[in-house]
Amino acid sequence: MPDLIIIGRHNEILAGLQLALSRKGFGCSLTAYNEDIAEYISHQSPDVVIAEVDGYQSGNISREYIQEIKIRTSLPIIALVTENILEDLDVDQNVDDFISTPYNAAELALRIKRILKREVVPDHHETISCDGLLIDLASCEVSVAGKKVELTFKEYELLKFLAGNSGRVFTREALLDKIWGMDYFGGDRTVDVHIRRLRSKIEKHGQSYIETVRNIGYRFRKGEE
Amino acid sequence: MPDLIIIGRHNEILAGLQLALSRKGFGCSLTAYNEDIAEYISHQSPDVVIAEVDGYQSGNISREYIQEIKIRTSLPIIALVTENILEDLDVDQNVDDFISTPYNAAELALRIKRILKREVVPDHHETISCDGLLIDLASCEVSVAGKKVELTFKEYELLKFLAGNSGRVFTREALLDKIWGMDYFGGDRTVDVHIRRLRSKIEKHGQSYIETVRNIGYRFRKGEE
DNA sequence: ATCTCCGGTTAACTTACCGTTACAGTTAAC
DNA sequence: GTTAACTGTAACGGTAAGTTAACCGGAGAT
Repeated sequence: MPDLIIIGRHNEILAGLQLALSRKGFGCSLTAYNEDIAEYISHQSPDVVIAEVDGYQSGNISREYIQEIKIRTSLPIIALVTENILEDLDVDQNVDDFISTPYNAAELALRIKRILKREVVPDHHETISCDGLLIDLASCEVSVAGKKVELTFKEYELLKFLAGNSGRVFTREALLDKIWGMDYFGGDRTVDVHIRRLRSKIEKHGQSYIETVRNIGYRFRKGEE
Repeated sequence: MPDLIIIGRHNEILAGLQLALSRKGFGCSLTAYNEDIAEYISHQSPDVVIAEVDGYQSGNISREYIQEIKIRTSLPIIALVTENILEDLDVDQNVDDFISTPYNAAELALRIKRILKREVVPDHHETISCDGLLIDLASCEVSVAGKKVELTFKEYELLKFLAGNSGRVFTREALLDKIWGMDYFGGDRTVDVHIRRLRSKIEKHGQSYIETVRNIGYRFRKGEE
């Protein structure tokens, strides 16, 4: 059964969730936010993170922590939110799913199961590799045919996402949402240009990793490890 | 703004949802289950289907209807469920998301937005296949007898639509509406030409997938997976 | 302050897809 | 058998979509 970490403050409610989920067979630990939370989680390496989100006004630190957790661990995150902050949630691309108060353990359990079914990026793996291309998720380094390639942040994020979902086509809009963030507004061509820069760095050897799908978007070629 | 169709029986509650969603700017219609529901939906072509699911015991017809809707339309489906049937939902691949009673319009609106922002294709039901022809909806790739076939965008759209509605005949006009868009005005022969190009790519082996129905239009042959 | 490099925009260039047209082939009607 | 209507095929040109190069503002480093 999957392992979970619940993060938050309202301990009596969260303890209830923890108990209910444990009874359903999940390995389930409970902890509070702190500065080393991302480090702690990546060390525990659970399958899903359940995070209480208090709000998005200033003073609520949970959102920044969640962003840090997402970037560091790439784990699926389910947010626990109160009804009144539902509106703000749609700009947070780091949250994969959510439930709102009053928290229903059966619903949460179901959402955990469903999210694990659809996640593609293997979280526990430290590397993604394909035909000579190697992405080291721990060190954020990329090499082609054993030779290290220097990528910028955006290039790396783009490559990591595409390679982590290889074979799947993504529209430019979807990529803008996923990598630039839902709150980004700008032209589609930005994606093209970044794809080009990325290609020029990793496809020097006649190899083609990223394929253009006309009228739709881009796709990482599905190949052998 | 996106268009929705809400399907179900408890009209006073659903009407409330409809009103709330309309106020938020969604184009939102409400209808009851009936035998032609899949046909009706594919004709309306909304962006998301909201479907009340009464349960999974025998006698509850909604599940079969939902399966039919999914297969016929490939649209994202959000289920409205009562708490007591949450357990049964995790085996239903046709449902992309859900909310449980009491239905909260703000939450539903948020889930609609999020589902539309996800990947190009809904997560499940990722392939259409028939007699050696395989259409991968996630990668937008088509293969015949295991061999990959390169299709253009229009060819792919045409094949996806016909194969997704196999057995049913479409007039050229209907195809122009569905694939080219309602605002397209042009000759019928355009369809013929695209059908020809499509056939020349997928019917190399004496196989015939697309049938001509004289005086009416075209139909994808209904066959075994 | 100056320099460097990343990220986003713009515009020109290139490619291949799409829609049209014309004509040949095929089926149905009388 | 002849004719009319419908469908299949081939070729062509315009154009929309993608690629590429160059530019510019801003953040960070020295």
